[in-house]
Amino acid sequence: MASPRKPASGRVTLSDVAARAKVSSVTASRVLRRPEMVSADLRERVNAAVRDLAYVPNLLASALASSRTGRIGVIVPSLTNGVFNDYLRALHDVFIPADLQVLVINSHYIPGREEKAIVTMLGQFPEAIILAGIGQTPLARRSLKQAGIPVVQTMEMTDKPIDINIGLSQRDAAYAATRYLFDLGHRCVGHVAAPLDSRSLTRIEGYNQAVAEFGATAMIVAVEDPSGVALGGQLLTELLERWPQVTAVFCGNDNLALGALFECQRRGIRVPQDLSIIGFNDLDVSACAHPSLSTIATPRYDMARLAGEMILGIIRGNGKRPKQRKIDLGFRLVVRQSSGKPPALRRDGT
Amino acid sequence: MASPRKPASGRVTLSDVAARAKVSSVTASRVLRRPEMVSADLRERVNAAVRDLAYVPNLLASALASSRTGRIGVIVPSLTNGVFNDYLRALHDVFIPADLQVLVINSHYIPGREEKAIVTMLGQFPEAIILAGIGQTPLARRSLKQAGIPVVQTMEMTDKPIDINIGLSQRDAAYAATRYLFDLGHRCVGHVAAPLDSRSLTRIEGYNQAVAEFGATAMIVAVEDPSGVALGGQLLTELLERWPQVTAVFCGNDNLALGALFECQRRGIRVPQDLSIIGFNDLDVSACAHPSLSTIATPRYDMARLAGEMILGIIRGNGKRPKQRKIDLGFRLVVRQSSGKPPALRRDGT
DNA sequence: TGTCCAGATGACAGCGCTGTCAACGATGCC
DNA sequence: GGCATCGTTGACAGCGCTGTCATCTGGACA
Repeated sequence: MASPRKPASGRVTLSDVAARAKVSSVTASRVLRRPEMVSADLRERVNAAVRDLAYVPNLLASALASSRTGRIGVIVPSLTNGVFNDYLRALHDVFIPADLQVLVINSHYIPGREEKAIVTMLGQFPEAIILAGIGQTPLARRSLKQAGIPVVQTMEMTDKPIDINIGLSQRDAAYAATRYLFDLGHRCVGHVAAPLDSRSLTRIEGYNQAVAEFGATAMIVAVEDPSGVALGGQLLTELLERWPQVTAVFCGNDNLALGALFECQRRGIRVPQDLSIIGFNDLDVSACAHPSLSTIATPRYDMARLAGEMILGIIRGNGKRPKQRKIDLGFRLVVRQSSGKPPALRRDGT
Repeated sequence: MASPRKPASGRVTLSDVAARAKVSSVTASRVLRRPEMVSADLRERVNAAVRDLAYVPNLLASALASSRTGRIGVIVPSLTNGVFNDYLRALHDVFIPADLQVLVINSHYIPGREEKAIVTMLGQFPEAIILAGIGQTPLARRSLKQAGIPVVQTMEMTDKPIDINIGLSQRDAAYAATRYLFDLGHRCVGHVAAPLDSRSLTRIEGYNQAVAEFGATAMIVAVEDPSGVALGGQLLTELLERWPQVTAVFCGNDNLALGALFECQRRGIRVPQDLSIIGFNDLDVSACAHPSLSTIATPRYDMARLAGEMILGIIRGNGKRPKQRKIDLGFRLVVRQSSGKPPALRRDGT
């Protein structure tokens, strides 16, 4: 006969299993978590009860009692950017084999949304948090520090990391891209950027630095809107309207660059003969576009993998942080077909 | 003076907040959940304490106590497909204002991975689950039914929905795309597809149906690999090697179509004069490519929004399901520049 | 002035599970 | 045969929060 007790939630609980197996609920719990501690006899009885009742453990209760959730929190500003493709793949590659669940929240590049996302995430008690960027609000920083879990800031470098910082200098990378165009002989180098998140702004700084060094004029079109291929075309149009003398464009990301390329094709502007284009990130599509897009390759996969491995090390090592808490993974200038000398320096008339 | 009690987890709890605000923890809880029940005076004191202590609510405990997790589980086969961009955006648009958290798991188009994802998701006690596709395993179907929560299958239509089904006929849409090409006068219409998930296979059926109707030969290149722009170029190359007579290609998705377009540009094949291309989904990029890509527009945003709204209705309505449990949202043929008559039927020699 | 009521607040008891430690019997040793 | 020891098992007490009910306050009303 079933126990007269009415289960509050209607769901099968561990004590239902224990009752059916005629053991204590502690023993039932142990069969599920550390079966080697229980005798074969009881183990089999409990397992049978689990099967009979189709018991599903309540992870909420388990996490609350053990204060171990087995979750890694990841907050990214976009899921569809392409950049975060490799990034999330790397995190899965590291954490899934380690039996940790990856929880992703998308902050949509909306200022303030990240703070909310961080609070929500912390409420889930993840065992570590991985963030894109370094522009967290003071309150978010404090909450993160207070949580006492490993926190990794990625994608950018900062002098005051919350905990651990693995990234690259967006400023240096943008400087390198812009300088490369000047070195080719261009004197009127434009820049298009969107959205205006912290990384984008830092890239603008890098662009400005190169422009200043070459005594040139900054020609920037930047909007808050989320980036996209269509936007790339619009921004290029605007750039050419304001500064028709432009012979090269540094696009804040590869999607914008692709959109700019399409716009050129539409207008009969030859790339790179009439206009050089360089993107940023080196997405899949950049290599196979026609002409293929020059760009800055960023180590997204390695960055995320390293972040994951460091977190694993900390969790396994009882919370001890590594000495090296700030790692710059650098970037790589990838020269393809979309960039070349400015028209004035071409001899072959192409 | 801090209380002598050592918090077990080291984390700020609701009772810490309550102590600081000199109220009971119940009142503190109410300030956060139903502030209108608390006087303005106490409310302000509690809010101040929350700020001062950077309190982060423990959602685990909250969910355990209230048996409401406030979570909606979403399982998608890809985050980077572009298709799921609008899809997830719609879900966020619906659920975030309703104060429900959207939990996304990516099954990576890997067979069997979805089942695992479903089980993991159910262990989190979501209040509803939204799935992409209808190809769930028998075990997954059983677990989903047992959970007793709203389950919405999207993207495809099925005769035996687990619970609710909102989608479109992939078969009809693929048939329409292929038939459109035949109607233009093409007789050798190829098809490239990847990866070979359930939707892709259904689209192949639709393609085959149109091919059979026109008494033509099926010319298909399909691979298991995840879709991508680069892959589109490879598949087109393979298609043209095996069937050089092809004058039109139906690509299983817009990324493949874009890759095919680039490959044509690389080889000097004029689109659409020498080869017509039609894609599937109508991603952002398709409209601004040059030439712009003809495609099938799928109602991804509306589909997800409707799914979300129905779930909200069910949750709010005490679990009562609507009468209409199967909704076909249809599709739209979008004709742009990448498709036209076959070379043989062109008079202007273009 | 006394009574009643409504709103505001607090005390208490769990939600389902796990960490801890005590209790138990069986074994091995002297 | 008595004692220490080990491997098993169970009782208990929370984890941090919320539902429920009891309590309290200040006014409105008679």
